Amino acid sequence: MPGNSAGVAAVERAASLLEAFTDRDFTLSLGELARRVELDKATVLRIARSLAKYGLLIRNEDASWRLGPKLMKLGNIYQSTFRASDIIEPLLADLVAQTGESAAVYVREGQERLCLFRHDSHQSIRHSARVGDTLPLDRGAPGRVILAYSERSGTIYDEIRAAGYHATFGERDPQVASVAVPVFRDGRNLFGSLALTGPPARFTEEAIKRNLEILMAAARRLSSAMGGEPGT
Amino acid sequence: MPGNSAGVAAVERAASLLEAFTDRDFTLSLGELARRVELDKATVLRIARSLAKYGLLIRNEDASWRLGPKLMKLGNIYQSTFRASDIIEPLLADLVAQTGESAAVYVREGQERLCLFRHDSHQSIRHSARVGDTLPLDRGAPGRVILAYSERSGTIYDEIRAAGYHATFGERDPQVASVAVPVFRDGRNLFGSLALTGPPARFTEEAIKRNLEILMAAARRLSSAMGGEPGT
DNA sequence: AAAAGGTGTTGTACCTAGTACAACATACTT
DNA sequence: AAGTATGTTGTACTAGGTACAACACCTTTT
Repeated sequence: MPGNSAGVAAVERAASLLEAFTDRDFTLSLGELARRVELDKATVLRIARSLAKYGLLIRNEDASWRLGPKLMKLGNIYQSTFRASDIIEPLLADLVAQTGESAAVYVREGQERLCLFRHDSHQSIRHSARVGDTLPLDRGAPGRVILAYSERSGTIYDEIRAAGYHATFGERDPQVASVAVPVFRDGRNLFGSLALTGPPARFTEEAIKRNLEILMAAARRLSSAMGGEPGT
Repeated sequence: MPGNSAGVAAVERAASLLEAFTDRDFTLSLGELARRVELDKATVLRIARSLAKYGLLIRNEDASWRLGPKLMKLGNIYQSTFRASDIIEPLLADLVAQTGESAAVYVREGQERLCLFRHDSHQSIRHSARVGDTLPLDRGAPGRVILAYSERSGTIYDEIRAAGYHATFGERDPQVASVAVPVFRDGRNLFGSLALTGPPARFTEEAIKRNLEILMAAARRLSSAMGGEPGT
């Protein structure tokens, strides 16, 4: 299993065990788990026991497995890597209060974008993405904004940079429209994108115009708080 | 390393690697990492590479390591185990809006309590606990309430059950006061505790009395939403 | 009621594959 | 230029992880 440079196969097997769980299948039996990762039941059992010992997995009464609380703790520490939660969380709350739409911060993580923070509006029935979710870079306004400011190719991206924002209507998810603007840190380095999302019906040209000013003001505040040049 | 029943040592080593990271030391060099887990540098390197392959660890430009985004995703799935975020999050927001204090939900996880959800008030400068943090069961109102409804021993706990709530003033953390009430699911089974926290100065007898009604109303709503008997 | 399928679990033997050690390549200090 | 950090690769040894088969315990089937 160790791919290019040497790794530890057992560890990778354990990781794939964790990956077997999803929002829908958050509790799996040993057999099902073994089937999904294509390993022997006995092997899975022993790995799972070790994971459980460290709180990464938990066993419920009926002997089936689910992810453990330690993952929440670790995920949280990951978030604190960005040392920005103290600034971002109240800022998102403000944005929601002012615009009535849900607000989120996305950062690039490899060839995807990660929803790092999120604050839902009261009206939001259907979340587009939850904190921790990864979505494509080339679909949806928050992703396209990130691409526009990290790679130079493509006329669409030139236009986004010229405008300083981007809006999409159901591009990634037909039920979601979004407006996004870039956030910078340490000068002119892209940190990620700040976005408002909601049902396309509410995203009229007029509404976007009104909310865009609020969004951009928030982005400027956030950028300068992180040592970035706000950008025009 | 495999403790009582057979496990996989390499997996446990990998888990301890993840545990080496904290809020403060969220980025560690290979050497530092090896020192902390008391393993050879080469061993740590290989394990870390495998973890990185699955997004559980990430390497930054200067070759040091930090926790990976996959942990956020997994932590999120763990949360969804409780299938209650859709109800709880807006409920906490409401509580904060009505009381002006921070609100949180704790559940029991072994011999500790886990902060499962949290919503900070605008006034809160200092968070007492963040989502994913584990705190002692026998310190602080949310913990004591959980104990009162899951174990019967101790006169303090009898009193808490009689009152239906509990308040503490800097018991766990000198700078934090809290009021907590139980939440039930599926009849009369304890789900966890719902709490308001803030600086002791603001938690006057009068303020508690006022906020307690709001808190209990929220707990009743939450309990019945989860199929629990609200309790008087 | 016995048989057939479904769980999870343990023991064992083979041999992979993970580990520790030492050697090496860089990069800063002094 | 010697000294002390860092991360990295190669190698030899054997610890330890794996697959298989056997087992115990359930339900459901016939």
